[in-house]
Formats: sequence, structure tokens, C-alpha cells
Amino acid sequence: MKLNTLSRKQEIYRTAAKLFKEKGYSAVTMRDLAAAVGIKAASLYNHITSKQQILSEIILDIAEQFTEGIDAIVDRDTDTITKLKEVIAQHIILTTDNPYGMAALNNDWMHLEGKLDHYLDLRTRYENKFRSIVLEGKESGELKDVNTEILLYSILTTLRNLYLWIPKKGELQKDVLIKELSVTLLQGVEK
Amino acid sequence: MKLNTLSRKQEIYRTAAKLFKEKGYSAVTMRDLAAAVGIKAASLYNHITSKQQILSEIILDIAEQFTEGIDAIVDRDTDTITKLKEVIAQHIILTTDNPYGMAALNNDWMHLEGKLDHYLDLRTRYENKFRSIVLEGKESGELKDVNTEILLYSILTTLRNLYLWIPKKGELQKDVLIKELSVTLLQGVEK
DNA sequence: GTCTATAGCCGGATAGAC
DNA sequence: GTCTATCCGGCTATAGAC
Repeated sequence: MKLNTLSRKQEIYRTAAKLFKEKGYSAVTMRDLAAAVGIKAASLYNHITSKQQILSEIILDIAEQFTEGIDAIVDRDTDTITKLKEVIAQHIILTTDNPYGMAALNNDWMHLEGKLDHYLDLRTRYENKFRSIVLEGKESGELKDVNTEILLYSILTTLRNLYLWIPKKGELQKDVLIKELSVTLLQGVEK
Repeated sequence: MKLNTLSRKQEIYRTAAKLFKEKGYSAVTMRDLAAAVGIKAASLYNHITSKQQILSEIILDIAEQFTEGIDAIVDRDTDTITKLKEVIAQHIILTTDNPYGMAALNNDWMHLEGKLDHYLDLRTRYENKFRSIVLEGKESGELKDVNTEILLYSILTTLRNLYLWIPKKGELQKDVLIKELSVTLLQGVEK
């Protein structure tokens, strides 16, 4: 088992995600991707089957991790604030692991062909679980009585777009970020 | 002057923005755009000069509105919280006016060719003005001592992505939205 | 102002040599 | 596993008839 080298296939996937982040799926050509990897376009096809398959593997891999994660959090026997902090932590961890993939998930999902419906299912399921945490917190009195959809939109959008921002802030420790972002999102900024 | 009809040029720009939102600039072809307008691709060129010019007009028009708006807000002689509420209100108003253009601004700016530098200047200037409001509020003690960049990122991301969400929530009055989103972003959700 | 036709280029993907 | 050569279709934009 190789420890310090990526398989060529892995290298292609990572490079593709990076290019997709910079220009979007449609604007990245197989010639671009090949050049970034250091081979010719035709050679890519010894490792992958199509451009579309690269996209769908990148997106669905992450989407499934998020789904599994929130399923576990929802089932946990804790209070709402703890659950929300766990959701925030999950976003930060998965985004730190794979910021380019997160970009593709956010911006290029509409270019999925065969797997679009599966992606949309996962996405809806995720949003519903998130909403159920929020509704629970409002019933128990842990959360303010603000509009549920505004709250959901506002937190989820911030979390979904962390990829834009996390790579630049490498100096910020992951656990510090989790703590500070939790305060900002949950307790606000006004003194 | 026509009051109830859009000029063909206007119609093309609006339709283009809508298509750019759905699929991204690169994936929208001039044939797609022409079909959506109800003419042939070649006929578009009697009204516009290039695909690129459509994009750049859509994006820079909005970017300049934001820049002018924040310049005025920064110069106002009010407290920080009021300024932040005005920034929030500006985003909601401009996004409600032109949600599709906002999508292009957010997702397709990297496909600007000649005007990319101008766009990046406007964007940096906007972020710096926003940051100056936040720093002022921290000095005056109106804002909590949270990490400035996290605060900036979190609020700006929510505001920049309102286009994803505002069109679906037509029932929510603009002024109610301004008020509720201000509470959520500034005072948090935890009771 | 819209059309048909087409120039000229670039896209994803395959064939087959090495 | 990488290469060169190439297929074939779609792309933006233009030319010129009506």
C-alpha cells in the first residue's frame, strides 16, 4: 500500500476538483485537466471513464458523508445547541479535508447527469434533518422564536460556503474555528 | 418611451441572467439564449455584441450599485449597528430587484475577460469598507470581540447568497425579511 | 430585425502504435 | 500507460438574402 504517493486516479480526481473550483465544471476541458496532471488528454482515459463520472464521484462522495454525519447527530441524545455545534463542526471538518470537492458540490451539482436525482434526494434529506433539529430547539425553548427558514438559510449558507474561505485561513486552528464560528452563528455579534 | 414592454435588448439581458443562474455562463450557449427569447442565435447579434459583453454588463452593473451603496453607508453619521442593518437592507433590496444578476455576480465573475480587474477592484473595495464598519464597531464596543474575519465572512456569505433563496420566499415582505435577517445575523439564535 | 448557411475553432472521446 | 492522430459534433460569430 502506498503511503506517500497518490495513485494517478486519485491525482486526477483531486486536480479536477481544484480546476472545477476555479472555473466551474463546464469551463474545464479534458485538455486543461490533462495538462495540470502532466499528461495528454487521451491518457486520462486509462484512469477514468468520462468527465461526467469524475464530477459525479466527487460530488456524491461528499454528499454521502454529510448525510451519514447528520443522521448520527440527529439521533444523538443531547440538547439542540450541542447538535447545532456538531453540525457546524462537521462542515468545518469535511470542508478542511476537501475544500475543492465542496466547491464542486456547491456550484456544479446541476451538471450531474445520471446521478442528479440521487444528489437532490440526499440534499433534501439533509435539509430536512437540519430543519428538524431547529424545530426541536424552538419547541424546547433553546432557540429564539425567529423565522425557521431564515435561520436555516442563514446558517446553512454560511456553512456551505466555507470552502471559499477556509483554505486562505490555514493559520486558524480547526478547533478554534469551530468554537468561534459557533459563537458567531448562534449567539450573534451584537454586544 | 415604452412603459409596459421591455426592449428586446433588455429582454435578452434578463433571459441571459436567468440562464446563467441555472447552468452557469459557460454552459449556456447562444442557441439556448436565442431559443429562450424566441429567435435564432444569429439574430441576437443585432442587439448585443458578444456573449462576453452580456456577462460583463450584468455583473458590473450590480457591482457598481453595491459599491455606491456602501460608500454612502460608511459616510453616514450613525452607529455601527445601524450601518450593518443598512448593509443588510441594501443586499436584500438589490437581490430582490435582480436575483438572477446576483447569481451571475457570485458564480460567473471569473469568466469576465476584459473587465475582470475592474470587478476585482470593486469587490476588494467593498470588502474593505465592510471591514472598516466592523472594526469601528469593535473599537466602540458595539460589537463583541469575535474574530473579525469570521464575522465578516459569515455575514457577507449569507448576504451574497440571498439570491438562492429570496425568489422562493415571495410571500415574505421585504421589510419583514430585513428585520428578521438582521436579528438572526446580529443577535444570533440562541436564547 | 430575422433568417439560412457557414466559417473557424474547440470540445469529449476513441483507435492504435509504442 | 502514454503518445499522436483523428472523428464528429457543438461552439461563437459573421455574411448576406429577405
